[in-house]
Amino acid sequence: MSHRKVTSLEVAAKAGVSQSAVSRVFSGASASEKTAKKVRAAAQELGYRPNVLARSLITGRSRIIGLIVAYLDNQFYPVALERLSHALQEQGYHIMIFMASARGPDVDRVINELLDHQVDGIITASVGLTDALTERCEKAGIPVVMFNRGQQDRRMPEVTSDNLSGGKRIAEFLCAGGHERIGHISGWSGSSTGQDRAAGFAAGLKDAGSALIAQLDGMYSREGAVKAAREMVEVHKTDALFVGNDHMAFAVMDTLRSELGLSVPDDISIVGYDDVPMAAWAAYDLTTLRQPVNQMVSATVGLLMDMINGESTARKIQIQGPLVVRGSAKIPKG
Amino acid sequence: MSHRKVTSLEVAAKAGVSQSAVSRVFSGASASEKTAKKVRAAAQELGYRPNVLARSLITGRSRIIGLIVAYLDNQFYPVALERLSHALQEQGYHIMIFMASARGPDVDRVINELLDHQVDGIITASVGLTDALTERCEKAGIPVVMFNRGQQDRRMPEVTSDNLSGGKRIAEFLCAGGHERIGHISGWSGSSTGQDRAAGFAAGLKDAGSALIAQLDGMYSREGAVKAAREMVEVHKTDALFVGNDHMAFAVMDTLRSELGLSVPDDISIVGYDDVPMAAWAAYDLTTLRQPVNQMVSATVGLLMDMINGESTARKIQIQGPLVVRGSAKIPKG
DNA sequence: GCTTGCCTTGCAAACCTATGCAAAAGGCGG
DNA sequence: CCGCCTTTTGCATAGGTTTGCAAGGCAAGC
Repeated sequence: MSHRKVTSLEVAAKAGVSQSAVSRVFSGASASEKTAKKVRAAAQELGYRPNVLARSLITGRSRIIGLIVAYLDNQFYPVALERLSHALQEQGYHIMIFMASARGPDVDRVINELLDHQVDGIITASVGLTDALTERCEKAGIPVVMFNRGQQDRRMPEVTSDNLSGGKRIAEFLCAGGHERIGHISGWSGSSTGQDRAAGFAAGLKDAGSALIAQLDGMYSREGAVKAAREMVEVHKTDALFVGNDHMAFAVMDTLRSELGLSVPDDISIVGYDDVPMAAWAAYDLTTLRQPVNQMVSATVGLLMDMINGESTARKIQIQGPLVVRGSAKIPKG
Repeated sequence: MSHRKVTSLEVAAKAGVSQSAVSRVFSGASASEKTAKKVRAAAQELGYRPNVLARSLITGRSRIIGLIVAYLDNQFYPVALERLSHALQEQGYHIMIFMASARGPDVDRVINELLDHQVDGIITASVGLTDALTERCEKAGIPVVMFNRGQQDRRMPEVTSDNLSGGKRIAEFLCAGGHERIGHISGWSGSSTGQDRAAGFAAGLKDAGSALIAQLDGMYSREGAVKAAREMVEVHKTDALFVGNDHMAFAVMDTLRSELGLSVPDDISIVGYDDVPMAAWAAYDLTTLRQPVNQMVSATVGLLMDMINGESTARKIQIQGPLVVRGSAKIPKG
């Protein structure tokens, strides 16, 4: 005995006006206060709410944003997701979520489904798009913003932190801390963030008159980071490590402490990147470069809205974040 | 110059058949192989894909599931979200995500938006619904499944772990470990999970001839857990704590170790609940009762599908999980 | 060859709303 | 009271698909 759907036609009948009048009241078009009142009363009584599907079909806008995300293990992404959802909700948009492994055929299928659902825009988080896919989205007229991940050649809109500067400042900090054998466990070297942080770090070391002892790819995964940590200590005898993100830094600290019996920061200094909430927890107390999630989210949503409204062209946005000094790395004097 | 949308009508024209033939081919209705071939060829050439909005409008099924979730700080939920998304994707459904603070007016607004979007089903994770809301969903004919949270009075469908048994087994484990002053930092006492785990724990202690020294409400939050941990140690001198979920257990361990200078498990044993991935990390190495996420997700999706297809009535599902023994609590001999 | 029955196909209505257009209503000065 | 201009209102169409119905095609049975 499910309540049949109430349509605008029934409301119109009850209010003694035409269906278009009802539509106009609910879509915010011009209507006299008198009719608006009658309509609202009738709608209230019948429990009417406009059918979003029908509306979307005719306006061509679904007010849905597709979010493609690769994994949620790294706490940075759940946090970002939460913020994105709230920010978009405020603009009257909703998130349809798609999990896709970063590479492989997943993304292809996902893009199809996104297009099927007539999403008004797409946000990719930690996922790369091939040129073929970006082209399809462009052709379909759907704006795409890449969150926390860039693309090599094409000038796709993206929002990241200032990874170059961040890497550089971490290098300065570690040099000032008096470390002499500095290594870098990088993020996936196929990603722009991983590359930029590494490049900034290397440049920073050079400027400070130091040099990189070793660099290993941690692939943004725990396993990759653990393996790299072992090699850094056993083979390269490093006394400081910049780890490409906090998620890997935790794995590195776990390995150093409980497997290799080292003390952080007495035996070896660790610096991460992201400043996820967990970095502040006592067990890790991680010195790290903060990615300002709130600002990045605001920028992403703002950019996407502009693109949807045709007010802006694609562009790249980089946001500076502070180095958050905690207890996992030696602190320079002064 | 956005590519105009390709409709079934154009495909029909190109294939030399009627529009309904095209529809039938793509909706899996009966059609001769000959026409199907022609249609698929034409569709391929034009890049046609059925418009999901129009389809949903007429069939009355959107193939969208609304997911309401309160917070993603607790790693249990991102993991569950990831699994849910995959499981539903396999069934041809998609997740529209809604963040809502567990209580308050948020949930009310969210339900409105869910109904507006004609979702085929709703999953709530760690969020309670008032009776008024469940009634509205029922009236609209939309099935709701509560994930990892029950409701007091009404017999709403829900999927949880066996919290009573879980609490009980933890009690047995701690008693067998020879602890004498056992406390419980519970989950939010307004939640069924919090209540059940506490009740099971108390019952288990009683059976073992022991008794609860103290019980404090940790509200499922870090701050609540930290405050409770202090009181447990300073006022109640406990030598073992069952903490209502892993998320709080981490906060408790941080506080005990770095603020109160205690050693875990030498000075005090800690047992959590959930077995989130982080529990296995060396920094915590938490003994905890596993909630079998995969099974819970399968059950949730299965139940929801049954309800959508009208094949099943509402019911409650409880799934047993094992106690995962690690290093945060004294291990009984033998 | 004709009837019977099944599978395929096209026609047209339906789903529910937004919106261009023209008609009606309302306001105002002369 | 009338003409003019602005605002409001109703009519009818569009948006892209699914689906009931009836007609057509085809093979089998007599």
